[in-house]
Amino acid sequence: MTAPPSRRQATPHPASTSTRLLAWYDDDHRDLPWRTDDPDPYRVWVSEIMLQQTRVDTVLRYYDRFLTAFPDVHSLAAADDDTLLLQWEGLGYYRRARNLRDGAKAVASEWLDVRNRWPRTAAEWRTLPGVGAYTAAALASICANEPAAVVDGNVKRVLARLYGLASPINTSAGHNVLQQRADELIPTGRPGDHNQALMELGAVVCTPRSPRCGSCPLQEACVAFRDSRTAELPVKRPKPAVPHHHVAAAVIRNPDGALLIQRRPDDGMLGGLWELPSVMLPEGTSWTDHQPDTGSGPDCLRERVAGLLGTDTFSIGPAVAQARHAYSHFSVEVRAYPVDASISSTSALTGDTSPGLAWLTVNNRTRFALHKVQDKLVRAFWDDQLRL
DNA sequence: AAGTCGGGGTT
DNA sequence: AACCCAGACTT
Repeated sequence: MTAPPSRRQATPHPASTSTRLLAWYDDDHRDLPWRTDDPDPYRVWVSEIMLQQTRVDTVLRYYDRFLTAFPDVHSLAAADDDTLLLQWEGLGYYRRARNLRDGAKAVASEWLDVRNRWPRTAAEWRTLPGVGAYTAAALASICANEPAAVVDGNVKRVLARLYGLASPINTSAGHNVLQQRADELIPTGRPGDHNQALMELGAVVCTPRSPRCGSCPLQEACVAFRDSRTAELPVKRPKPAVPHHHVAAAVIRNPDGALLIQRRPDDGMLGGLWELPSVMLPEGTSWTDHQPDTGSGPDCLRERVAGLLGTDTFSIGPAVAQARHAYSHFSVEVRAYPVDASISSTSALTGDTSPGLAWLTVNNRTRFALHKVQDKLVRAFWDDQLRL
């Protein structure tokens, strides 16, 4: 059991709070590949972009491999979309990867070549694509000791509890209050370590549920702990329920058994990633609404395949594989329908004549970045085939 | 201010 | 199944 909450203190004092925080950080901080005595802007920048809405443990599975593929800003600037997305496959928010590459081009041409230095201030970092208020403050504080306070999900939770703030943290008003508190707290001495300490405290101690208040260096100053309100804070405005969608995918095979895949448009969701030719069923409809008595699959999928093959002489069989996936703003169920097409119609679909189309095999799978639900679907199809 | 943009770990 | 993560960008 922890000691009963103190009735006396609980008004956070900026200087002592940061001092306690840094002392805790010096003892307990995790050893991470981008944390070095002399931070390298490129390495820290890559880490911060990967860490956006992504846990440290997840980033660790990608970080070293990415730096091996793109060891410096020039090699990243020269990366093409496919090479880049292959390194990012599975990490999500794929726009981040292209923003990072485009930012690398800007750094090489507008900073290193012209000014002979990296961006330093938060305002300078902020001009790069994909670098918002949080990331700019993180980079400036870590790489150049600028006292710029970061406000991310961890910091919001820690400060909302520390100060007992009731304004919803996922609103602009709530965010502004938290940014103000964070600005008060940031020290001039070690702003980068202070920022990282606050975030690490949120990730390791001041967790969303069951916070480890007994191990918290800020326990004495924490309003939420004093008032036993850690479970009620932070306050969040509830998000609307997410809709469920249905997607039909075509299994089109060439004489070798390879699967026809298509690259998604660069703009929009999952831009630049590969998938079986797929169509989303109209809003509010499900499989049974699109299964004519023949069992020939959704009609909208027929149209897509007809456009792809340039013919109407094919048949679609009952679904042979299925996969589900949950996104932040909707969930989806995908079914794969086999297309029985003639050799002449599929053989016209070579990668050379049709950019954006390719043939996927078990052997060349690692050459294409598939998004997750399609990865699940293709695996399910291949696994099922293997059993026959 | 609200919507779009991924995927996975935790509870 | 719900929640949330070292957020940014568009509308």
